[in-house]
Amino acid sequence: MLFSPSEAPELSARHHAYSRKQKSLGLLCTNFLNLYSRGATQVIGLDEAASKLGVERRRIYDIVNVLESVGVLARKAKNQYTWKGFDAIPKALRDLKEEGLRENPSNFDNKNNNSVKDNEDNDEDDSDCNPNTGSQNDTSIPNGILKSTTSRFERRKEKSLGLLTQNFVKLFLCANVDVISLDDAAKLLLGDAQSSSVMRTKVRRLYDIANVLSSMELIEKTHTADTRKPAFRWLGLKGKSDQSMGVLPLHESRKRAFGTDVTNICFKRNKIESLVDEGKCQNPKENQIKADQLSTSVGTSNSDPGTYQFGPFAPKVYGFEEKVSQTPDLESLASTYRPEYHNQALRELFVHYMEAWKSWYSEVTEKKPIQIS
DNA sequence: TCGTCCCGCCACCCT
DNA sequence: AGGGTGGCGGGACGA
Repeated sequence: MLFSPSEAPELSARHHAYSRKQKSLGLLCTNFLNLYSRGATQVIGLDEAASKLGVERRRIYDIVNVLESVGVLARKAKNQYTWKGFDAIPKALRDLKEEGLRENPSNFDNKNNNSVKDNEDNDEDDSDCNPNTGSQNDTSIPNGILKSTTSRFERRKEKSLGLLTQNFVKLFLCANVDVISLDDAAKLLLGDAQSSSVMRTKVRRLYDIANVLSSMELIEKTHTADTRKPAFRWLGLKGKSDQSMGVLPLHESRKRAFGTDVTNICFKRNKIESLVDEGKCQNPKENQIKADQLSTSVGTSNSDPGTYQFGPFAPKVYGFEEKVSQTPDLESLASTYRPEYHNQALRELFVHYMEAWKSWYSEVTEKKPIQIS
């Protein structure tokens, strides 16, 4: 039985411990990547992922659509995705760039090009011509930002989160810009909105995409220098000689707090009573510090321009010496900032990270593994 | 106040 | 017909 919030009084009462930060798409993506970047799982079931992460299936769709767009995942079958890993991102980005340049080489030179028109300006005509019955995986459908299509299916696909993600990435890859304002991105990707409400909806999708890409550190949210308007900065490969494109899913965009629980169950808005141990999901600031420090000391890149290492403990040779020398005492840091998880799954996850970290550290420093009690 | 974005309804599409 | 998928926008949260 379904209730609208207004119809379900028991649902409208704010759960006093609820924090939307704990439920953010970026954090969820971080947890998702942490869960599956361990290498053991090749096939990811959506139900399983939703269950493990303690979220609704719908949220998993948001994430996998974006991740699929940058090559991390590939759809295998209904309800199933194949984990391609972070190594697949560079190739996906190259393909996107080639595709973008091939499709509209000139339009990327001018962000305000008027030829960038909104295909949905005439959306309401509800024309029913040529219903497309092709597969949802039909990648042959042009991804062009500027392509004009008419069928209902194509217009639907045109607005899909996955395609929007690809086009968003193309903006950076093909237009040689580091920072693009939220407004410009929305207009370029989705066309000039006819009304503020339409634009608002469009911007929401950009936030969704940006949160996932931010959690992979492909982009970061920032502001334009002049107007201080919200903007996105491309971090990906650019200016890093491909080497520091590593991602630390362990920590999120600076704004977000490090997830304290691999699941988000305890903060289910409106619907879940206060759990026995509320403390286990609290104190995000403290955890933010921990995660930042951890990530700073771990580093994120790889010296081999041809390969990319992602994930929380990706080997980083680039600038490694400096990093190590700047890090006073990794052993004490690790012990000092060792999170105390109450969640068994998260505890195991953390143990895994510690093992990976010890292994990596000993490898790159040619030391014996660190003894972390 | 306004930027941000969670949440879930429900239309669409596939099997 | 039923279930999977995901567009969409209301409205809550946080700065």
